[in-house]
This record gives sequence, structure tokens and C-alpha cells, in this order.
Amino acid sequence: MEVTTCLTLKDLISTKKPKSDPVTDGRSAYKENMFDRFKISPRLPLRSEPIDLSKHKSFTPERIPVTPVKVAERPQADPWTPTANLKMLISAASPEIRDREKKKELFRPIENNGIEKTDTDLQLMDCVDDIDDLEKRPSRKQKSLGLLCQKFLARYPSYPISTEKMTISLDEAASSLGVERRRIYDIVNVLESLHLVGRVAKNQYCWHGQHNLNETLSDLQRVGEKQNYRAQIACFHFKDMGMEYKCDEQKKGCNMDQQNTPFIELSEADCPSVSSSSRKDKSLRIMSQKFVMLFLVSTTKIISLEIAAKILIEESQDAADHSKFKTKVRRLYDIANVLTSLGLIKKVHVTDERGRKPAFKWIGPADFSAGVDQKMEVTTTTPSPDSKKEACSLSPASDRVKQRLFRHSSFNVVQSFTNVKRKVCSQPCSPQKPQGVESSDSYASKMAHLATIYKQKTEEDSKHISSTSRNGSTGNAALPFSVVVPVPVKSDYCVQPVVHEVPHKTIHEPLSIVPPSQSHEECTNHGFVPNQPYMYLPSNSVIMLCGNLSEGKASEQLAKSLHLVPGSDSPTSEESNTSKQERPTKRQHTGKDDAPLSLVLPKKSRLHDTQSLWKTVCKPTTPEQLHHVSSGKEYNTEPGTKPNNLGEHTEQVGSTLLPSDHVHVQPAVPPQFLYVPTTAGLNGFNFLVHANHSVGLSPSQLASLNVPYVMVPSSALTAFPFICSPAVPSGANCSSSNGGMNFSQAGTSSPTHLTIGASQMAAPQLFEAAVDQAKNSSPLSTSTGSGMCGGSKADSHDCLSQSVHNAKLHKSPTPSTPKSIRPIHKDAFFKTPGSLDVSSSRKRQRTQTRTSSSAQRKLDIDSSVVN
DNA sequence: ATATCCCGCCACCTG
DNA sequence: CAGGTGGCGGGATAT
Repeated sequence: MEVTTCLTLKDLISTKKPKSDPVTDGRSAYKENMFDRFKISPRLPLRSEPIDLSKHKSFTPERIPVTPVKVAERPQADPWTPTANLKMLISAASPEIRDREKKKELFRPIENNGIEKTDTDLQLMDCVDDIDDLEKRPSRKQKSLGLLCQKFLARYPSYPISTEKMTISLDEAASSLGVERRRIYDIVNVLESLHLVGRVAKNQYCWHGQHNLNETLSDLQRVGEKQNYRAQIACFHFKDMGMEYKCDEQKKGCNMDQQNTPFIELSEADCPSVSSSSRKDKSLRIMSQKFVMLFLVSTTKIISLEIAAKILIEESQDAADHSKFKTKVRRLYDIANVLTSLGLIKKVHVTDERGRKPAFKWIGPADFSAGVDQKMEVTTTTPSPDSKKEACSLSPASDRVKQRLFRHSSFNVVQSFTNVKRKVCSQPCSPQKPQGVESSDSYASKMAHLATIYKQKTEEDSKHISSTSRNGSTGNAALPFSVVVPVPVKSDYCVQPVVHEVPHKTIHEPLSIVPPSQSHEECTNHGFVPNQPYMYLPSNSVIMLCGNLSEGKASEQLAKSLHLVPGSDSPTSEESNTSKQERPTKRQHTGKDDAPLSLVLPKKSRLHDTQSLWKTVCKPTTPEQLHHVSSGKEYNTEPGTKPNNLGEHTEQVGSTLLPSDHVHVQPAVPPQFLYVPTTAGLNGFNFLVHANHSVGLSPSQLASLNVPYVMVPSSALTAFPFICSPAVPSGANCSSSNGGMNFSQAGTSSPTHLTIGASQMAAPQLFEAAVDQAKNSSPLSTSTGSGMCGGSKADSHDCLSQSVHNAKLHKSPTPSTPKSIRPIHKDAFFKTPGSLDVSSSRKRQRTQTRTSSSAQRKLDIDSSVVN
């Protein structure tokens, strides 16, 4: 699936706005003014993005907080920044030009010959004229909620000084903006869901600004994960892909989960009446939160309207009237407009076999977790909402910085990376997990089930795939699993289906070996050797393969090898020198604050065992073998993979990464393959990274290393700073990158990567989702991890089974993670309203949301007032 | 035709 | 009861 970005607000902005308009009178004029203002506004990038939160921040000071809406004159008079100037220019020209451009676009197909073109232009001009006439009346776009929201937002500073409480009068806002109050409600409700505003009293809201945004997002993310939204998304994706199959079950599970989970989170606040699940979704506020949650938990950060609607419709979704769906979608559009104007999401389109579908991509802060953490620490002491704000004064800066970084990486790819990174960081050690833990048991089991199903499906598909290669065109169809790696029949590689060993781990367990018997034929087609077992590597797993493990220990070994070393090397003193060396190096690389996980080679933990292990490993790792593996595109049975890309990638990988000539094993550095799962449907292309890569080996060394091939999902790269092809001395990049290396950088060395990363498919990563969730939610994973980990690990988290995400989590060398911290901060969403509501006057528990909300509001008001 | 989503009716609530 | 809220979906407009 390809994602195409669309311009929403942009369009709005670009829309020509003819000035004088009798009909529209003040209102339109007003809008226009607002509009102009926006144009000039620094925060609007060339792209005329809506409101860029991050930018907002920076400019906050400049903004006049309470400014009355209107800027009577042309603000253009004095642009504040170069950008503004540019913008101004653009805006100046924009009306006609843009329209013309648009028209041209429309006619472009015909523009083949000059003559026609000319005609076209003429036509266009005419059209424009007509349009101008028509424009007298405010176009629909000009009245869009998104634009309105921008105007609304323009009135308030992103980061108001805590002391000054800006109150928003709905009436005033409505009148000043020239719209009905009803519309203001729409906006305010969404803003409220993000805590950008708070209701103070009837007809009065107070502007909080974005001080708490990160926190809010963090909370939402947490809740979203708890809600199992990721799985739900996956389910729907799955469904979309035409795999009806068991989806229902999964869905049920999801829903059940959802239902079971006390709707504690934010929603609670907003919607006290948990019981009235039916109602809660109806609230625009809650819908908004949920919608955001979907983005936050989504690996792709892209949520199609359709899926969002379905998920939000709740369990009743079944045939749930089409009308309901429609209504939902309408609401989602409303919400999306506001979010878009906030610069949190942008419109995109996902294309799958069924055609283009409207979707939105999260472009808001992705690293808020870290920020939150920091905040938390600071804020922790001051739990109260208000204090929160104050405390925030601190955090904003850091956040800002981060956000900026993020912003700068305007490339989707990068963004995705960032996201991934963030997630990762928050994983194992992260605070988030702990929370999810609560419901984990049931959840885990469900996920396990899901995973199982998935696996089955996958296996089944893999068979089919081999025989009937799915056309790559529909990347979407890609199955979740990333790679099927042939296991040399005689090879020493011994991978045990650890999965089976530990029930709970099933979910986590990335590997599964398909018995040769199952599909020799197909396998053969793909280059598999008959009877050759192959290993199924779920997209979400990170695996290190070690050769020659005795069966009994295989899993253990594997586990060891696989597990990522958490921040601390401390684990075992027994570690081999090699590992030690490596770690330090890596550390350096990953040095950045958010440093992705540092992939440490845990195996060293048991020197002896490991060594032997290594030996064996090395053996198998002959150039040929490696090559075999790497070159075998065939192996990549992933249905979703795009043939083209795949081919290219493979080739490149093979040529670039595999110094076949020089392959010689270095005893010191046992070959390990790090399997990095694809994320978010990245072409389904994964890489096997030689573990050593991660080490700060010199290029030459790397080259000399016997490296299999590496398939790295873009997202994964972020997490693994060290990843680089042996051929490329990218070490510098990796190490230096503070943002964590980003894909782009990696790309420098190998273009291939980039290509891959770029395409993020909305494709479901069911498995991934399942794994993640299971992981997150289930505490068991950690405890049970021992099986996998081989007990060496100090931290269960370190288990290899952990997904990349987890791995990434380990940012700092220090193992001790702030997990404890996380739990602490959950204030914002869970705070008061709900509880208050209940405890206090909870006058009636009417099933009606409204009541509850009202009640809540009251509470809110009260509390706020008190403060 | 489909995607968007504006508009405002009207039910519910609160004061 | 008046006014505040906001669910909802018809139907206009944009693609």
C-alpha cells in the first residue's frame, strides 16, 4: 500500500479567498483575516501545515495570548520571519495561482500538447474567473471546521504562561469567529479531549495550551495499548486483506478485552458512566481520544478512517447499520479536522487492493513518552493538574527540542523511525509496560491465542505463497511474518521452537520452525531444500541465531543470544571480552539520549557455553551459506513483500553487505544474526543483521566479518544505531546520530534501506501487534522470560524474545529503568473528573453519556475553580 | 460516484 | 423555563 499525502488544510488555506464579499460579509472577511494571519504565521511552513505544535511552542512568546481574534489589517505588513515572508508571497500569489495550479493539475492529462495546454489554460482562467464570482460566497472550505479551528487556535498561545489563565468564552469565540456556537463546541470538545482546554464553567473554557499535551498523549497511548487497540487495528487490517479468518475471534477477544477493561482512562473522566459503554463512544470527546489512541498505538501511525470508525463503533459494529458507520465517519472527519489543524495528524491515503482509502497519519510528537517521563519526574511531586502545568514549564523546553528534531525530519520515514524509536524506548523497561500489565493475564492469553491463530494462518499462507506467489503489487496482502529462513538441513543451527516450550511465551516467541514435511515442494520452489526446515520469523521479533546448539540448550542459547542487553551491561560478569568490547562501542553509538536500544550480545553471559556456541555458529556461517540465505529472495516468502523492492533489496544486500570474498570467520566475534522484524508493514522486508555489526567495528573489520545478510526494517534501523553494512563505514553516522540513527542515515550507506523504510504500509502487523501487546500487557513475559532467556539475564526484559520495541527501550546503559516512574504519572487523564464525579454528586447514573459528561463537567469546573 | 463535512434540528441537561 | 450542550444525520460541496 502506498500512502499518499493529501493536503487538507493546505487546500483550505490555498483556497482562494476573494476578498470582498458582500454576502459573506463580516464573517468571511473575518475568516480571511484569520487566514492571512495564518499565512504569515511562522508556524506555517511552506507546506502550509496547519498548526504545528512544535513550532507553536517556539513562537509562543510572540503570540499574543488573548488577542482578539481579528486582525483587521493585513498582517502581512510585517512578517515575522523569513518563512513568513515566503508565506506571504505565496499567499499573495496564491489565490489565483493556486487555483490555476489546481486546475492545471486537473487538466494535466490533457496537457500533452502545447495547444491543448493553452486552451486549457484559457479554460482555467475562465474557470478561475467564474470561481471568483462564485467565491463571493464563502466556499465550503472556508467554512471548514479545520480552518475554523486554526482560527480558533490562533487566538491562544500554545504555551500560555501558567499564571495567566486564559478563559475562552464560547459565545465570544463564536461571534468573533463568525460561526455558530455549535461549531465551537465541536472544536472545543476535541481540544478538551487533549486537555488543551478545560471547561471552567458554562460557556466558559480555559485555555491550557500544550503544556500537557505530551502527558496527555502518553496517557492516551497507554490507554490505547491497554485497550488493545493495536490488535484491533490489526484485526481489521487482516480483515481488509481478505482474511476473514478468525478475525472475528480476535475481534471478539479484543472487544471483550475492551469491555472488560474498566474504562478507567481518560474516557472515564470524560465519560464517567463507564457502564454505558454504548454511550461513551458517542461523545465527540471520547471519540477523539480514542481516535488519537489508535494513532499512538499504531505502528504505522496511519489509521484509515474506515478502521477507526469500525473500531470506534464498538462491538455493536456487526452489521451495525451502515448509517451508524456513516455517522461515525462524519464525526471522525470533524475530529480529524481539528487534529489536523493542531498539526497532530495529516491526511493521507492508503491504497490497497480495494483502492484508495482515506486515512490519517500521525505527525504529532512521537517522542512524548520521553518527555513525559522527564516531566513525570519533575511533576511527580505536584500531582495536581494545575501544578502540572507549572511543572510543565520545564518540560516544554525539552519537549520542544525533541519535537523539533522530530519535525525536522519531515520525511515520513524518519518520522516513522522516531515513532518506532519512541515505542521501543518505552518498552521493556519503560514505565508503560507496567501499566499494561494489569490486564495482562487475560490479555496475554488472548494475545497468545491471536498469535497462535496468526501463526497458523501464516504458515498456511506461507505454503500457498510459495506455490502461488502473491502478486507483489498488493503489498498489503503481505503477511505479518517477515521472513522464512531456511535452516540448513544439516546445519548446526539449531533453533528450537521455543514457542512451544513456554506457553505464555508463545506470544513472544518469534520463532517457529516449520517441519520439513509440511511443505517441501513449495519450499523447494523458493529455493528451499527439500526437507529443509525453515524457520518462520515473525515480523516482530529480534533474533539472533546461533549455530550448533545442542538441542536441549538450543532454545536457551538462542534466548541468550537473542536477548537484548538492557541498558546495563552489568548482567553477567562472565561476559566474554568480546561482548564487553562490543557493548561499550555500541553504547557510544547509541549514546544519544533516546538512544535506541543498544544491542548487546548477551550471549557472552556464559563464556564457555557461548564460546562453544560461537564456534559452532561460525562454522555454518560460510560465505556460501550466508549468501545462500541472503540471496534467496525466494526465502522471503512474505506475501506482502513487493517483488520489485524485494528483488532490488536482496540484490543490493547481497552485493553490498556480503563480502563474500572475504568471508572469514573471526573467532573473536562469533557470527550472530540479528533478525529484525519488519515494522508496520515495511515491505515486509527484514534484515538479518550480523550481530557484530552493532559493535563498533571498523569498516574493514566489518567487511572481514562473515556477515550474512541484513534485512532491516526501517523502523528497526532507528532502533539499532549500529546497523550498517560491513561495506559501509557508517559507524560514524550511527554513533553520532543523536536522534538515533535514522533511517535516512543508514540509507546513505545503503539506499536500499531507505527505499524500504519509506513505504510504510498501513498493513497490519497483526502478529506484531499481538506480540507487542502481549508483551506490554503481560507481566508474565518478563517472568516467564527465563525460559527464553536462559536465565542468564538479570532482567527478564532482556529476553531475546522481546520485540524490537523492547529492545529499543533500553536507552541508557544503565539497566535500571524508570519503570517505577511511569506508573506514577498518570495523573492527567485519570485524574479527578471521573472519580469526583462518581464520588461527589454522581446524582444519577443515567446511562446517558450526556448526563455523565455534564456531571463531569461540573466536577471539572469545581475542581478547576478550587484551584 | 464517492469523499468530505457543513449545518442546524432538536433532545437533554443544567441553572 | 431558558439557555447551554452536543448527538445526529440530511444533504451540499469537493474530488
